[in-house]
Amino acid sequence: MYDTLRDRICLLDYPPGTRLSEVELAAEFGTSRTPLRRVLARLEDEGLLTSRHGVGTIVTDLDMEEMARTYALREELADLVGRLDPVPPGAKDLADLDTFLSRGEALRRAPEARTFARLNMDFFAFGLRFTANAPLRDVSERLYYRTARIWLHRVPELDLSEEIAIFLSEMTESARALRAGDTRAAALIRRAHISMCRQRLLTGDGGLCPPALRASPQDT
Amino acid sequence: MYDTLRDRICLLDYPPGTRLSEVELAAEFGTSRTPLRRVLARLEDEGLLTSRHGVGTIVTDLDMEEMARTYALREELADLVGRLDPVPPGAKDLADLDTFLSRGEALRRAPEARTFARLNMDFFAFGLRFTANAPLRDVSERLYYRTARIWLHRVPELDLSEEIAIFLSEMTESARALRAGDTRAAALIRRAHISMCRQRLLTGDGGLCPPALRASPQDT
DNA sequence: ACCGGCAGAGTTGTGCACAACTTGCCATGC
DNA sequence: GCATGGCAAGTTGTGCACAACTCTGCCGGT
Repeated sequence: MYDTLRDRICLLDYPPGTRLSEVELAAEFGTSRTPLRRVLARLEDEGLLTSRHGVGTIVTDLDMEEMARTYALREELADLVGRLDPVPPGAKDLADLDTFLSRGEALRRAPEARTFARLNMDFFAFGLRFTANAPLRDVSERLYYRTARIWLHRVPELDLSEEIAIFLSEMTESARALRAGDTRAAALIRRAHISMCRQRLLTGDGGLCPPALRASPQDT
Repeated sequence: MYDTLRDRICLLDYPPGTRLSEVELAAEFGTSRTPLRRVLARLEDEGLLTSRHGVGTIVTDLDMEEMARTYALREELADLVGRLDPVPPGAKDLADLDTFLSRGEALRRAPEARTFARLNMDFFAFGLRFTANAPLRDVSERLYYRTARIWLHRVPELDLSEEIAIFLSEMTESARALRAGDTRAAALIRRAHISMCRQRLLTGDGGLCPPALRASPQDT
């Protein structure tokens, strides 16, 4: 239930500003408002929702300044994943890596924003396997989902195929590092990509500029 | 309500293993179980409580392995406070600094574990003023309260006056750095003290060794 | 003497009804 | 025409009763 709602928010099924009805959601999940409200409260703590008495529970909109700071922090945390309590990849991890690469390849052939977002989320969770530091994992995940929406939000202004290509390249490089057992290198690769992602997504106007003026194909 | 309960847990008014009664607490706060349960749920998310159906809501005990990892992470976060979105100290900050120092001096003259713990908590919050990075502040605070109990828990085995002296020294050094406008240095000082604190609190037996065998005065 | 089971007390989890509150609309007066 | 007051619908917040569950202690059987 928590995961479902979080995904819906992060995949923009509920765009920022959407008003969620507690009774409707409770009915949908076949439960009463009470357990649902606990979930909503948690999502509120995580900064994805805000409820106001007498008004409704509303999906928060993306504060670009806050996003920039969150990205800066995520970048450092990605680094720490490689430095704090590293866990070398096991056989299952390497196998899963192949699955990720083939999912990425399929995505390249049939680009689709939502599928991309899902793959990105899964690959993020994958990357957290390589630290045994549970608090670090928790914090990283929390901050990831806080920023996850921004990508889908800006995708109309971006070149989807190029974004996918960049992501594929990140996965390929990560795979190389992990196959060599170098989790530190994998973390640095991720850090680099978070940094670049911040550059692409947050620089300039904060998304208010019309798509036509941004990221024309020949820029690359 | 949340702050009250969190403080009670962190100040060991509710030692690890204590079973909290929802109805009693609700009565004490003059409310019903419903709003109280939201608070308890949050404390559970933060890792200070765990509720089990039919059993009770129980204060978590201190997992030394997890504490060590949290300390490692806190150390890095303290560093980041100095590097991410630093805010130079203002006049009010410098004034508050004097208050902290005099509180510390009073504590040195009349050592008392609980007062020390309170001062420590307040000074921690003070240190977070010097970054404008809200997510970093949130995360740091969250992790701080997750580890805050350990100090009071081990205080019987430690030399209270010495701990206070060390803390006074930390505050004095921080004050020097902040008066010079060097928030980065202040952050490094804090980082150093978190590291030393980890050494003192977590090395060895995890608190199972009788006090007499530890920290004899002539060791220093 | 020991063991299994059963009942009761006590706890958290859930459902539901109502209170508190906001917002938009409409009628009314100017 | 416009401002204004109030009403109604809809929302979240709260209180309460009951369901679901766990543990303890007792009792009967073996």
